Amino acid sequence: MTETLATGPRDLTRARIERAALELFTRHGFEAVPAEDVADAAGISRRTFFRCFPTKADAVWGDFGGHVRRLADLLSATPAGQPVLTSICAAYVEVNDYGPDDLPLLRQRLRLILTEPALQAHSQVRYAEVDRVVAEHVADRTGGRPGDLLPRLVATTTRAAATAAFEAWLADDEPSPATALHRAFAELAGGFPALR
Amino acid sequence: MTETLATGPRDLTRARIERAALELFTRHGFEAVPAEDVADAAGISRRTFFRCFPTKADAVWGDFGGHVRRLADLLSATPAGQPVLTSICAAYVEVNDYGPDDLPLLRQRLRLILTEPALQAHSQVRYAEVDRVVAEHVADRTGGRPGDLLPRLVATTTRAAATAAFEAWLADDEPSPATALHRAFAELAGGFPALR
DNA sequence: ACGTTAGTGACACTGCGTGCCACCAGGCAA
DNA sequence: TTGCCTGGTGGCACGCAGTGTCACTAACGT
Repeated sequence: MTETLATGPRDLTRARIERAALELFTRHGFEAVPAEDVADAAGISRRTFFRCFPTKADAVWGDFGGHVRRLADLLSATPAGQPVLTSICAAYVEVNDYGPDDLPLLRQRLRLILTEPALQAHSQVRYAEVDRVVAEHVADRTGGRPGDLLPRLVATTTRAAATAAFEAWLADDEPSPATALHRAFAELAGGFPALR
Repeated sequence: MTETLATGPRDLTRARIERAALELFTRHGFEAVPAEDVADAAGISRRTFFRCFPTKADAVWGDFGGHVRRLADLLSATPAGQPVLTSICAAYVEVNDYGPDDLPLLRQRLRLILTEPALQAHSQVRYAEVDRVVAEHVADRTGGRPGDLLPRLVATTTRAAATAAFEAWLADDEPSPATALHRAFAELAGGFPALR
C-alpha cells in the first residue's frame, strides 16, 4: 500500500507551480501576473493550477498547513512548568528554524506576503489558522475556553508580534528570524519595558 | 462657498448603498450577494456602486478613513507624561465611543467583518492604516523611526488586542467595547498577569 | 446662449474561481 | 485480450469583481 503522505504526481506539479509563481510574482508583482501565466511557466493548464491551489495567493504559501500542524505539535509537547509565552515563542522559533540554504526562499515568500496588498489581505485567513491553534493551547493551560478573551488575546497578540519580528528581519534590522522573535517576545512578555 | 467636507450628492448615495449593503450582507451573507444586487436595492447602477466604494468590502466599513484620522488626532493631543499604552488605549476607547443608538450598527458591522472570510481578509488592509498611525505616534514618543521593531510591534499588538476585545464584546463576554478594550490593554501592558 | 463640471448609466474587457464534461493513463478482474 | 474503474488532466462556459471609456444630463457661471 502507498502511504497517504507520499508525494504523488500532484505534489510534484504543486512544487513546479510554486517555483514559477514565486519567480514571476517577485519579478513583475503579484497582481500583474495572471494565474494563466504561472500555469504556462509551470507547463500545466490554468484549470490544473486551481486544482493544486485553491487561490492564486495560496501558491505563495507553500505547505503552510503542515507548518501550522507542526506548531500545534510543538505546543502540545511543551514542558509542564514553562510560562505560556515562553512556549509560544519557542514554538514560533522552532517552526521557522530554516537552514541557511532555505533562508532566501523564506525571505522571498515573506517579502511578497508582507508587501503585496492582495497577499497581505489573504494572509489574515492563514493567520486565523495559527491563532486558532495557539488559542486552544492557551485555553488548555489556563483552564478556559478557546473563545474567551484571554486565549484569543494571547494568540492574536503573539502572532502580531511574530509578524512584526519578521518585518524587522526583512528590513535587515535584525540578524535572524530567531533573534527578532526573541526580542519581540521579550518586549511583549515584559509589558514593553522599552517604553519606559 | 461650499465647504469641502459638506455632504454632496455622492455622500447621500454612499449612505444609501451602505444601508442596503449591511442589510443584504447580514441577511444572505457577503459572498452570496453580488454588488449588482446592492446597487439595485440602493436604486443606483453597478457602475455607480464602484465609484462610491472602491471595493464591495468597503461598503461595510463606512467612513473608516475619518475614523483613522480621528485616532491620529487623539494620539497627537495626548498628555505629555502619559504612558504610551495608556494613550493608545484611551484613543481606541474614545474613537469607538458610540451612543446606545449606534451600538447595534457597530455590532452589525463587526459581526460581518470578523465573521465573513472575505471581509476578514480585506480587514488586514484597513488595519494597516491604523498600524501606520499608531507606529508613527510611538516613534514620536520614543525617538525612533516608525519602521523600527518597537513602534511596529506596539502598533500591531495593540491593534490585535483591540480586535480581540471587540470579538469578546461581540460574543457577549464583555458588557461594552470600552470595558473589553480596558481589560485587553491591562493584560497587554502588564505582560499578561492572568497567565501566572 | 454657451461652455464647464460633476454625477450617472451603459457597454466592453480582463481576470479569478468553479462546475462540467471529455480524454487518457494505470491497475485490477474476468 | 477485453472491460471497468479511478485519478490527474485540459477545454469550455459561466458568474462575478473591478476598470476604462463614452454618452447623457443637470447645475453652475459667463
